[in-house]
Parts: sequence; C-alpha cells; structure tokens
Amino acid sequence: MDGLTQRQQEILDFIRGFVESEGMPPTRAELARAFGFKSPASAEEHLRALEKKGAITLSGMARGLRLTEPSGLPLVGQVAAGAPLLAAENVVGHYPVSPNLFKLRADYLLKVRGWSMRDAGILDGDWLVVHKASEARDGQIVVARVDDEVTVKRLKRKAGRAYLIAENPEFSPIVIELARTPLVIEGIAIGVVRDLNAI
Amino acid sequence: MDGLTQRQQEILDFIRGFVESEGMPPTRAELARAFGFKSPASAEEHLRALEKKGAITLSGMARGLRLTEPSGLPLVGQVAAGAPLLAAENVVGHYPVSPNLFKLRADYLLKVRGWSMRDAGILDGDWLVVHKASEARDGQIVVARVDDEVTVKRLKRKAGRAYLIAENPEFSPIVIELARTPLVIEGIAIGVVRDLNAI
DNA sequence: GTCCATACCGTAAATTTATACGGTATCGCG
DNA sequence: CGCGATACCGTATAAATTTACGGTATGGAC
Repeated sequence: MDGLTQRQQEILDFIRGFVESEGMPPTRAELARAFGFKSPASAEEHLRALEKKGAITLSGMARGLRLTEPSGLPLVGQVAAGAPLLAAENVVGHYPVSPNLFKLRADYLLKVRGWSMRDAGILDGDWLVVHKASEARDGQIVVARVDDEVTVKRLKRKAGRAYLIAENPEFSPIVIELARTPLVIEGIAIGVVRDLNAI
Repeated sequence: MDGLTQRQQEILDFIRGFVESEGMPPTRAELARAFGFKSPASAEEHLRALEKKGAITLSGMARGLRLTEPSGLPLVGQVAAGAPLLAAENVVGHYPVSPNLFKLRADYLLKVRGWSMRDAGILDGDWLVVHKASEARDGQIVVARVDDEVTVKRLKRKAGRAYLIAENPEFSPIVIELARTPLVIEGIAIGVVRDLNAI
C-alpha cells in the first residue's frame, strides 16, 4: 500500500494480526477498543479511508471486511545490486505461508540462483525461507552481502576471518578479512521450499 | 473428529470452505441458506452439537466461531507396513500449508527416509508434498508401494516393465514386471519442504 | 413400547454491528 | 488567512446476528 498515513498503517497491521489470531476480521467496536477510540465511528472512518485507498474491501455484513493484499511472505527474486533486499522491485510476489511454520520467524522467501549449495540439497530455483537477522552462529547457512552481491553460503569464523563456504566442491570459499571488510549478514536460512512442477 | 454424524461432518466441511474462501466464519443464517434450512435455529443446533463434540468453539459474538482442528495438511511419518498411507496411526501432525500452493492440489506431506533421492535434492528428513493419484507420467517422482513398503522414486516405463529409479548411484532401480506385479502408485511428488532447524 | 439423540420448523427477543449525522481540533498548503 | 484532509467524539438507528422456547418427525437402543 502506498498512500497510507501512519495511523492507517497501524490500523491495517492490527487487522492483519487480528485475522491471523482470531480467524475473523474485527468489528468497529473491537477496533475502537484496541486503539482507545471512544466511538465506533472513528473506526468506521479509518476503514472507509482504507477502502478508498484499496487496502481493504468492505461488504456491509458483520465483520464483512477483507484484506486486499496477499497476507503471505514476500518472494524476493533477482536482487538488484545495491538495492535493499526487500525493495519493492525485488519482490516478485507473495506466498501464502504462515510465518510461524519454522522455529525462527520466517520473514521472506529468497529465490536461489546457481548450484553452489547443491550438496546441502538447495538447488537452483528453490525458495529459501529466510529469517531476517544481522548476526548468525557458526555453521548456519546465511544470506550475506559480499561486494553488493547477495549470496547464500554456510558461515564459519576463525581467527579474524569469516568464511562463506559453498556446499559444492566446484566452488571455493569466500574469505573475508573482518578487520578490512565488514561481513553484512541479511538473514539466516531456516527452510527450503521447492515446487517440483515449477518448470 | 470422531463421533460426528454425516450431517455434522457436512456442516464442518462447509465451515472450513467458507472460512477459506470468505476469510471469516459463516453466520447461522448463511449456514441455513447454504443447507436449505428454513430457520437459523437449525444451524444453531448443529453448531452446538459440533461444539459439544469438540470440533468448534463458539464465543457468542457475531461470526464468533472457531475451528478446533488444524486446517493444514496431514503429516505422514513412518508408514506401517500394509496400512493405508493416511491411516490415523501414520499421521503425526498437521502443517498449516494451503493446498493450493502448487499447481496440483497438495494432499499430504510425507516424511522422506533415507538418501535414495539425494541427487534430486530430496534429503533424509525432508517433507515431500504429495498429490494423491493412482496414475503418473513417465519421469515424475512418485510415491509408490512395493512389497508393502512405501518408497519415493522417479518413474520410468518401458516394454511392459516399470522402473523406480533412485537419484543416487548407490541405489539400483527397482524393476517391476507389470504382467506379474501391479504397480501401486500412491501419489505424485509436487514439492519439497525442509526445516533446516529441525534437528 | 418407551426413551433418547438427531434433524428439522417457526417465532421472537436481546444483543451486536454497521453506519449516518453533526461536532471539534490539528496540520500542511497555496 | 481559508481550505481540505486527517483524526477524533457523541449520539442514534436500522439491520444483522445470536440465541432461547416450543413444536414435529424419525430411527435406533433397551
């Protein structure tokens, strides 16, 4: 959504969470209670604004409110050099997966390019389920940024150096002198989803 | 759910579908309309019965109805020899994935045992997303039953024989003389889900 | 046969819910 | 400054929704 005011965004986020946890959209009164409004008319007004901006659809029935945007996780395809990972231009769609499927919260799905993690069972075209994080433990598979390129590798640290290790003997590890170059970690890989009929 | 009557099961199925497509539970009136009841009291009665049997929870509010059972796909773990794949004893849980994620309808998730499909990126411990089917095309990865054992392999047919081919040179193909032994296909693999933190 | 659970109808009341109308206050814009 | 958009309040009302009560009919269990 584009032109949402801060308040409207808060309302929308609340509705999203409400639907997720309660299994149904909130009423005007519930919205008013949650935000401290003393009149359901205030909630009504916000809903109208959200509808006019295309974020929701109202149908007139009790709890007759529908979210327009997909509620799933963003699919990050090709990553443009220099651009933030979740920049709109990188998001190619949404995937209706609940973020709580895995032990760590799933934040987005990243399309895997190339065969460098083949021996870990992560193939070209797979979707890597990523938990957004800027730190990672040794041995974890991470999404890292090296020279403005986003890469998926296994992380090892040793004596002031970080190693980004491919799981494929045809690729050699990337060595980072931590004193010289900071290691930028974008996230931790927590899962893999593959659509076998994607071709 | 166990003790549900046929009618109650129909109602429950309808509610499931309604929530899926409308994003909110149905009212008594909507239920009555859908089933041809001439009084919302009939719907109310069914809901009470479903609540007493633990299938749903009622909360008194408009559309205040919650499904008790997980709505996801059944997770099929170890498969007991001879037992149907989806027998209750084989189902170890439920996974909240919408069945429409893949091109073919996803019916259940099967836990992969062993490394015979390693080179296809299907590893021990992965969950194979399976579409229930009794027929498959050449080249597809299928869930098949051979000598009362469930196995995941790639299917090839040639001159009255079926070959179940592992994607790992350490395993040799299973050859089935179709004239002698029928090939029992349980489903077609349509996807893979791996939880990297499962350990 | 009697009893009980299931599956309906019809009616009606109590409560929720959506929604309209008329205010107040703030803020940025031209 | 006036103006429109945003963000609220208070009150009211029509409509939707839950839910109670009293019936009818059927079929299985004892």
